[in-house]
Amino acid sequence: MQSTCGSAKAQTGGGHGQGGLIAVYDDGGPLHNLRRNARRVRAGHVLVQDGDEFDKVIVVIEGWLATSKSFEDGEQQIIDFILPGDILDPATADGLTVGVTLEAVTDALVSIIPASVWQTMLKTSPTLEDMVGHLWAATQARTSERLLRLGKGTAPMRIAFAILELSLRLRALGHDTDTAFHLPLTQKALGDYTGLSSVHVCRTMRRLVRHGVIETSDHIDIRIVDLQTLSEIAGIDVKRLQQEITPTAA
Amino acid sequence: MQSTCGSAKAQTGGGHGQGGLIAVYDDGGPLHNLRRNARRVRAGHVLVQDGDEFDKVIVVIEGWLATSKSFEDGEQQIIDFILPGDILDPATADGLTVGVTLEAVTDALVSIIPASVWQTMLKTSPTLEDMVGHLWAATQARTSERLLRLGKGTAPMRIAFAILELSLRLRALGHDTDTAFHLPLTQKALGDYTGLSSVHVCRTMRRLVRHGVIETSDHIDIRIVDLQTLSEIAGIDVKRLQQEITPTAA
DNA sequence: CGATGAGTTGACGTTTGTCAAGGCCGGTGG
DNA sequence: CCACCGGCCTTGACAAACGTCAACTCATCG
Repeated sequence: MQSTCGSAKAQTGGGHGQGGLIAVYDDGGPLHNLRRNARRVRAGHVLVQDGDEFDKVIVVIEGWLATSKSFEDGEQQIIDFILPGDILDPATADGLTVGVTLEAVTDALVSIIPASVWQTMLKTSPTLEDMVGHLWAATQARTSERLLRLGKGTAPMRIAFAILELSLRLRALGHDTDTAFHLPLTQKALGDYTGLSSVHVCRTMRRLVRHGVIETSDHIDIRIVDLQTLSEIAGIDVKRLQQEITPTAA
Repeated sequence: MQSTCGSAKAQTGGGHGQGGLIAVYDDGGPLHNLRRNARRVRAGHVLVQDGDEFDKVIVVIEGWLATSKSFEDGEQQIIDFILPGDILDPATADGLTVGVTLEAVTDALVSIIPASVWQTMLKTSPTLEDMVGHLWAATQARTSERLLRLGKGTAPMRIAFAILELSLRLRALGHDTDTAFHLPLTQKALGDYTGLSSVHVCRTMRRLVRHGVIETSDHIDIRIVDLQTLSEIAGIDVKRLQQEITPTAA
């Protein structure tokens, strides 16, 4: 699937002024000239492989990226989705190599900034430093919630949480409506994100549909029908999650 | 268990000059006067609860802390262990509340720094900024490896990895020998860290012992007998893991 | 010496993964 | 236009991994 249509829906939308950090790109903020140096990548393209030498920082302008790690046998875990407005420094502690594979989930527009340049930008722009701090806190909070659910949560809980998390992140970008949105993901990808097999993702989502919690069309366009129940299954209060993971523009 | 003896073993050891960031505390670095303002906490003490308002940064000088999250039913996941030399900013994206519970695993010595003071320290000390960057990269790398194993790894793999990860972190602090070390953890806590029940942690560790991969005494003093096999079970090359997660002093 | 808490082990149930088969849909080439 | 193909979703049957419950041991501590 991954139709260009869906991607476009998820990618564009600057100018909503809805509060997403992406707005900074177009408002004369420290990243305002990012689009000029940006590079277009197509869905499926691998930007960096786990273990590669690489000392650059990635800023996503349009589209979805994903970081992942995998075992030799091919089992793969998606570490995080990197959405428009997100900034990724994939370096490990050695400062030379990266610890994740970075791949474009949809067609995307990214800016690739050498580490030295990035350092300079940071030290000359307190605004940018604040942005990075907020993004980092948001990432930490999201990762903690996800670790909890990967370690101790059931399949319905993991799926429900992923839906809520992604819907909140998309909404913060000013896309989609409150309850309906498009995920440019296969069920396999959703399983790689939640630590489940694609078969079990399917079963679990069908059950959520049968119970009237969500509705789906085209298999992966999701509409939240019963937000209250969904957040109970996910084990989180939606407002609280929003505070935790939505970077309030500084 | 958690004997004071064991705690002491894990806590002290400054002055080895082995390269751990903890050395900076005693070498006139930007944190050299940290001990003066430090606060002593006892094992089991909860410093902050998930959801609390709190805008301070924690620097660990001696002892182990742990960040965790839990569900209403009491199921708990340890997000990370915070060891001497580590710096923790538990804030979420809203900048006001924290997203994890922070608890002392052993008796510990910590410095609690108001966010505003911390910001000033950062902006006036490039050295400190570099340290934080390296620590952050190390944390990211460790978390990614752990997400992979929580999502797609078997119980033996999670346990083997936890043993390797913690042994490397301890070794970087200059404690313990290459292969033998003490973990101030119950099997329940190891389970909360690896996403397993305490019963299954026990079974899995006994199997590792029977197969001659590790040896244990006092149930939780661990000696690695067959490092090669252990790292194969964990699904990682030890040298690579060390590069990823050991912050090379800047 | 009883009480408590942690580790150990076995029996059993539940959740989830694996395998296999079928349906749907879009693309491709005759 | 149509036949074919490959991906993806869906569903059922079965197997494996892991959690739960319960009983026992052992060490520690009052």
